[in-house]
Amino acid sequence: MQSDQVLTEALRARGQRVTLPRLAVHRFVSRAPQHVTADDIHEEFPSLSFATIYSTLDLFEQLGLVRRVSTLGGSAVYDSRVDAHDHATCRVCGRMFDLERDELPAPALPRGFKAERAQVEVVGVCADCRRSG
Amino acid sequence: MQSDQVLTEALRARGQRVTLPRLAVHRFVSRAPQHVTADDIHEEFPSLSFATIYSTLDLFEQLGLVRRVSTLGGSAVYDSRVDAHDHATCRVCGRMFDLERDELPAPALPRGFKAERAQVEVVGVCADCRRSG
DNA sequence: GTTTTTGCAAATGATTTGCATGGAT
DNA sequence: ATCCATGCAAATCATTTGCAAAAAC
Repeated sequence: MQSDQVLTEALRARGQRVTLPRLAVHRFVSRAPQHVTADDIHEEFPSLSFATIYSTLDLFEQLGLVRRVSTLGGSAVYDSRVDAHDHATCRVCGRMFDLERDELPAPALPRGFKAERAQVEVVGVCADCRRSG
Repeated sequence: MQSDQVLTEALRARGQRVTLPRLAVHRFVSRAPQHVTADDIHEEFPSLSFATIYSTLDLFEQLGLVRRVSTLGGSAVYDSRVDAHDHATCRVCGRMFDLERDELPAPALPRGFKAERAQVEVVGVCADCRRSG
């Protein structure tokens, strides 16, 4: 599997070990559902402890393999898309949609403030929930 | 005090009671430090229980008197500015700066998605922390 | 064989809830 | 007098930590 290669090299480059939990979590986040919580991972691999899941996600974030995205106070959500893009979250069903970013959102920052990351967060109701609600 | 009036009327209009905790919390959030946590309130009024503080802030949010702003996973922050504006948070000292919004950030939303609120969140390092760090 | 990772269980921090009492109308 | 709001304590949820055992190198 190709994603295994990516992970293996990233870990080796930092002298860290390639373990089964790390491979499993990486495959899971690299694949399908783009916005993944610690709980999603635990449902997929019940034998993994939350301690391991969290430390693995934390490590992946440092390696630049996933990005933790804000969720207005719920549980943390990890995104395997690490490029600049934003999110719209449905208030009703909780689904999170990717928003492509045409131009960087660059409001005037305080003098001397060095921006490291920025994200636009939109909350509303998705098409499905408007229909059925 | 003028802010008492605002609160009193908002509560009466919904048949809810004007109480000392509500007046105290409202004065506190209406005044000085613009970004307030439940803990800030508890330090100011140690006799108020957290249960009351949280339910009061929740009520105020429904009344449109405060807005809960995202904090990328920390504790909740309440803002007495309820108009459209954004925030830049310093990763080092945690201070939160208001950003004025010139134009609405309006990335293309999924078809049928009805946006209710949007906010731009910028994380970085403020001028002071760059100097002393 | 040495060092890193893992799992477990307990700890933590933030917030919520149930319920009896106190307070506002 | 009635019903809502408060305080207390316990519960919950998400996440972190300490430490001994297991796995990777």
